[in-house]
Amino acid sequence: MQKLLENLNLEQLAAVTLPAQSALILAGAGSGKTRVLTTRIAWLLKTGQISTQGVLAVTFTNKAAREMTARLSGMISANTRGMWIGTFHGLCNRLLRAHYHDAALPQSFQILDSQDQLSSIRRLLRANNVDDEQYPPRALAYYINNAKERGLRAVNVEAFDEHEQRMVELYGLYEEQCQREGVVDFAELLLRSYELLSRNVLLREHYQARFRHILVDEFQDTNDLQYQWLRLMAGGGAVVFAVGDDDQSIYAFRGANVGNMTAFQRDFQVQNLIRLEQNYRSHGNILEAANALIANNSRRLGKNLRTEAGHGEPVRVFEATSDLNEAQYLVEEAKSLVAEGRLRSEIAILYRSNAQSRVIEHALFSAGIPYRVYGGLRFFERAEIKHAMAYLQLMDNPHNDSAFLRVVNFPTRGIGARSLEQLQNMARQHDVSLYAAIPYMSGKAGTSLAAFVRLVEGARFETQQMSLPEMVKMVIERSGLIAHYQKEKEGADRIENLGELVNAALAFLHMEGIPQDMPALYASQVFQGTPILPTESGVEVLEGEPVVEMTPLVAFLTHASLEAGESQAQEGQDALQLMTVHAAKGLEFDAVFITGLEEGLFPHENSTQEVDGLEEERRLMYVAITRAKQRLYLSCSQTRMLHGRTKYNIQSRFLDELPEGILKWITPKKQVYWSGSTSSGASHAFVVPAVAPLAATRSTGGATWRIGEAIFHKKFGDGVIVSLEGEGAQVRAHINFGREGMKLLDLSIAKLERLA
DNA sequence: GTTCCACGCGTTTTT
DNA sequence: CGCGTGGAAC
Repeated sequence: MQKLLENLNLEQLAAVTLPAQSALILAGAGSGKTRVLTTRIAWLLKTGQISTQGVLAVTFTNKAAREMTARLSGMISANTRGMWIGTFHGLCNRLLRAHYHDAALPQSFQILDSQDQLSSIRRLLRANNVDDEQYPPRALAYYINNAKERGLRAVNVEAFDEHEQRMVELYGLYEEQCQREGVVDFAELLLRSYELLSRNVLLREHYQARFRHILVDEFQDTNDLQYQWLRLMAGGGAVVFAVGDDDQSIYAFRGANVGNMTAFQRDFQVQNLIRLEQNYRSHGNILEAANALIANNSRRLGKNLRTEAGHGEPVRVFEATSDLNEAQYLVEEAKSLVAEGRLRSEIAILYRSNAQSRVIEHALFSAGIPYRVYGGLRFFERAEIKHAMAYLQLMDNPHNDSAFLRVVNFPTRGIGARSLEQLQNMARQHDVSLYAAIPYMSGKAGTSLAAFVRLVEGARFETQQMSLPEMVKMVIERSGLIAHYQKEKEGADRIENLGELVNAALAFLHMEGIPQDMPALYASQVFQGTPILPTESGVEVLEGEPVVEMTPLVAFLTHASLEAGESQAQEGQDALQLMTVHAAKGLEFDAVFITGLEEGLFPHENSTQEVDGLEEERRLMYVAITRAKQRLYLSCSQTRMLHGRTKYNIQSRFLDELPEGILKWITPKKQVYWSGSTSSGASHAFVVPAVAPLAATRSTGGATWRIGEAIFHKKFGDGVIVSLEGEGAQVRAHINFGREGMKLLDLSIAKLERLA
């Protein structure tokens, strides 16, 4: 016990050893959040306050769940497998698998990822002759997910106009389609298990009695449905230990509701609020920057990070003349950091949006510096992998219409759109799956479809005794996928990925502790993440919880949907880390570059229109800053190519919000030409590029304008002329309108007033 | 059924 | 500017 608790600071110790009452832990960046969470569980177990069966720990990412499990096994001797540790979606999946019957789902229901959901919706719209201009699939998906996250079924949604009424109808049809096909989307996992527990008293009471301690990571990211799910699960008087940081809430745009933190304090009568403010990650100047920045946000729960690490180096600020120039600076700086002996993997280049990475990648590539870009397509999201997985889905259940449609003509086998249209009519007519409707088909379409049936049945027969990796190998060959990509010019990577899928299957068995030679179609008592047969004394099943029988194949399919896998990138090599700020959350690096610190980009222009959008952007910047351990670089650029146009941006307000004393300007700090305040009261400064053009003048319509001159425009307000171009009637000026941004105005049209 | 070009669109995205 | 989608032509 002594060993378990040693080296915890007082705040952490207090959190770990809190009495059995619900608590909220405000854990600042780098304050040892995961450590507190895992030590808390270990402490509860070691003090005998709970058995492994009584623990429910929820995270948002698989990675976090894995890390928690791994750390916990290092702390306790008991098997972590008895505990329910996982993501919201993973745990809900587990509930639904165990109680599929009560949840009105087929035993081997399949999970749609966002891509699958979208194609499912597209198919629905086509089948119902809906104009997808008027009802874009993406918008409908958003609408449906949003409704589900508010706990609303189609029958419960209130439509405010005709258009929405139609959306609701389509939502209803989508529900029917999913139910018919035995598939659930991500939001459905949550909602369905919520409904399962709220309707089924016995089940609810069973789980409420079982889980006496519920621990939640990244609580600020919970959405409304997840919060209600927690309330339901904890309804029997469980102790909820919620860890989160309102300052790091950056997923409001996806439905995360920081308000859940205050709601939690109210609903659970939280007496214990502990702040973890001791930071073990960053040097003082970096923390000071973070603290000063976030202080500009209102409605915070309040928190100030401190460190014992000393001030460290100043925060370096660089103003580039162009995005290219910015990228070159990054390259040079990164080079010298590596020359100093730093690992490339300890250097991160962060940006607000993915579009910014291209210039940087190009510069790094030219300089021959290894780098790795995070984000983009992940392994199980790749088209060739999706195709292979669809064939595997058909091995489990050929009546899966979406899997069927995905590969019935891929590789092409002469089954075109009109054949499928006929088939769909036939299926509707006989109320059966597409696969089952094939025997009703005649003519040429019937022949080629029958050939497909023979392919599927043949593969199913042959793979009957095969292990999962053998089955995967067999399917990617027999389906013709390999041959197809061999014919393609750029198919080599895809073939390589398909080969990688065989390895992924092998690795999966290993991870789950499933014997490598167990037939893929053998219904074993394994459960994803947690076999229910871990002890020597035999199968360990709590009363009221059925043994989940699942084939290795279905377990693998589930795994692929719930965990998209790492992004494909060259492994093994020490490489610079490139990612969006969102993707960097939870990570840390010796040196961090935050790029593109310009108004319109970071904060992003779209965010300023959303309620509290600016505050979310600021939290995003806060997250970015607090990733850095020793060295932090901030950069912005005067010009930037965006969508094929050159944009003239002004420096981000976030730069202004940092204390001057901790900054070191690599380029001269901008000269402030004029400052004042807008009608809204926000004070700001007008600035011109550090490399100020000469006091050039241009005349038009009898007036002469000078660079640097302060002017007033009826629509944009006060501004400063930054550059002038053209002659006579063609004179145009770049004018910095402060918060309104940089505008290019034609001076023969725009009416400017001269300010004294 | 396949291929090619024109057009449009371009924040972030744990599951 | 560069990509992915979708329509029209081979």
